[in-house]
Amino acid sequence: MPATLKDVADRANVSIRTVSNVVSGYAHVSEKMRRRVKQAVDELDYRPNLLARTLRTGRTGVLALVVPEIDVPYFSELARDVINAAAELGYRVMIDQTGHDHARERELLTGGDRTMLFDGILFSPLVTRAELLEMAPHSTIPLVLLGEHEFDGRYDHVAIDNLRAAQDATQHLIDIGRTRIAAIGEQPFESYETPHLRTEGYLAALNAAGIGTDPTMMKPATHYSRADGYQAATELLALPDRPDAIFCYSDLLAMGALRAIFDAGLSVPEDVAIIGIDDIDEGKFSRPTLSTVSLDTPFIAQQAVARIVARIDDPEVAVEEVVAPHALIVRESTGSSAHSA
Amino acid sequence: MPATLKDVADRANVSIRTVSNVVSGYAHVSEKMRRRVKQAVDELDYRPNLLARTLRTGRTGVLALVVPEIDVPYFSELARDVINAAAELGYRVMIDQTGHDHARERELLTGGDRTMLFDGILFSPLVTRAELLEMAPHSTIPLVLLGEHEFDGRYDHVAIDNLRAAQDATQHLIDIGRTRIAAIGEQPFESYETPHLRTEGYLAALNAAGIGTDPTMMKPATHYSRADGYQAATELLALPDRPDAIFCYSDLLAMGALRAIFDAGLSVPEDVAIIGIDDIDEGKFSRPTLSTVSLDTPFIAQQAVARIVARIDDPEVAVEEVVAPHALIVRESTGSSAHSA
DNA sequence: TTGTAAGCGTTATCAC
DNA sequence: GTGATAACGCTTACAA
Repeated sequence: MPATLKDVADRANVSIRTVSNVVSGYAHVSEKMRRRVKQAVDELDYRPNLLARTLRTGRTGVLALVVPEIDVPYFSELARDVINAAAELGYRVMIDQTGHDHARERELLTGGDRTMLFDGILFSPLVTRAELLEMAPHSTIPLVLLGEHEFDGRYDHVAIDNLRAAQDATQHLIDIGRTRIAAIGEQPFESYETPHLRTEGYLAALNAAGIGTDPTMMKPATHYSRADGYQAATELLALPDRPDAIFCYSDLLAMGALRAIFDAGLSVPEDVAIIGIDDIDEGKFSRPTLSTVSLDTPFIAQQAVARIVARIDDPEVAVEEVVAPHALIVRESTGSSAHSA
Repeated sequence: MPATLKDVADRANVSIRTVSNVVSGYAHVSEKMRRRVKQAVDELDYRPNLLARTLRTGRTGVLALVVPEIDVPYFSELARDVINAAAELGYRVMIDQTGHDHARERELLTGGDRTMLFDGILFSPLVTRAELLEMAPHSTIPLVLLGEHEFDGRYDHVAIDNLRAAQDATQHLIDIGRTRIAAIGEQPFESYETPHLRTEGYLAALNAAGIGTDPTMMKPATHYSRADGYQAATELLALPDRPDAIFCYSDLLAMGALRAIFDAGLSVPEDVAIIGIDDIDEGKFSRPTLSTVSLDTPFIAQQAVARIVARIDDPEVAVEEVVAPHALIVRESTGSSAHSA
């Protein structure tokens, strides 16, 4: 049975209060007392009970990270950075997967507030902004939206400029001389914002270049998996007038597309150029290596954790929007031939 | 301010005890009472404070999953399955990364017991068995070892038969006629067990086939990353008598090796056959697709969670070793030419 | 079947 | 500077 404050107090012949002060590194404690208490602490191998402390202070020191799927490389790399950034500030991270389930997203948000197993939520949602607003009144726990979402005005928010990122990617395909540029990742029947913004950027680039847009060149993808990318690319290649470039809304979709093009007996980038978004490690070693838009996840994670901790410390702190930088990374899949890691 | 049990009790004009009974779904409560309480609960939107409940019962409903790096596909896929399996049994999962840091592993294990932020630890360690034994006396919290470790006898343990898996992989390379079979992943200066067991299996297969072993054909890898695999394979290809097959101790190493062979102007599997272990999704779409040994992570996760929950419910339950099945998956990198997902 | 009250191990508010 | 002591919100003997 672990020793308690009282045990230590009895042993050192002081009051509980004094022990607590010493343990919590509190202000004014005489050196003599401190030493006496320290010794008792060591002898009993006392460790404070975080639960009791939490019940008293209302702080758990735990952050929740909510993502659709932790095994998607973008999210696992983000989780890695979030856990590290949180540790830096003395927090631990609990991970929940929503599995593309709106109901579960809502439950985590609305149910989570009272249970208080964590001090704040870092939420990488699929849910639309309207739904977030709707559930807002129930939620009082500090919340930071993270990833790629339109700024809402009611929540802290860390993201890249999605429209611009998509535009940059598409523009790069235009710059290397492609004219029949397809896109994979639109989700017409869902109200997610990220895909819509990326579609906007894609269309904007095409329009600015005077290239006509063609609805048949835009393939939806439900889960942004390799399999989805493979499937969509295969359909695109079967088109009478097949594309000479594909912009994928995520690197994972691009990995599937890469393989589909190979299986169709075509070459990347000669026949079809490919670009993605995320800059996952996998794309640095694929054949060919993948051109992409890099997202700076360490920065996103660090900013998000900093924001949530600030809000935990002061719930009234002003809501902020952090726009993370993005950068075009050109690799073999759009023309460069050297292997660059 | 969230409503408490007392608030509900006052409102419904009953005692705290009765409210608690209703909320906890306790045995005998009259229908009238139940209804009266339910209504008050709804009106005040009461949700039990898990922290207080925890302080009282000593259960947090949280499991810790400790892995070296969450962004390594094997671990993120494992995490996905663990989170799902845990949710099934009413537990949530907190994830910690040790980052290959022995000191941090030890701290998590020894420091974790008294802090009680979780009910049990699922530990996928790098640390050697000896070190685990050494820290054992300090640790009283339920612990399940998970992944690929030698059975210890003091801890529950879920893993594949590593020696056998490595042997099967190597045997497959022998079966397709390869004779100069290299290995990537040994860690001679560390006391990790998984690599050693895999080396044993590798050597056993070679010996059984009457193929001589050659120390220069065994390349170490410190982090099992794509970059490590790339580096090691590059060195192997520079050997005067280069290998015609490479057994990689993880799929991620294999992905790096695949690229290295391509960059060296050689072909897989014609010049060099490649096989890994883990069966990560990436290997189903790579060029070529990757032959591997599949590990059944859902099974491992489900068994591990079941074991830890059993031990939480009864600390005296007998220690068990669960050997998860593994299966050879043959894809293009060792000869098959069709794309199989 | 329901009410009363005693903790769980801290922190924080008083006094001294 | 230190010592009692009251919460924090809940579960659970023990009574009624």
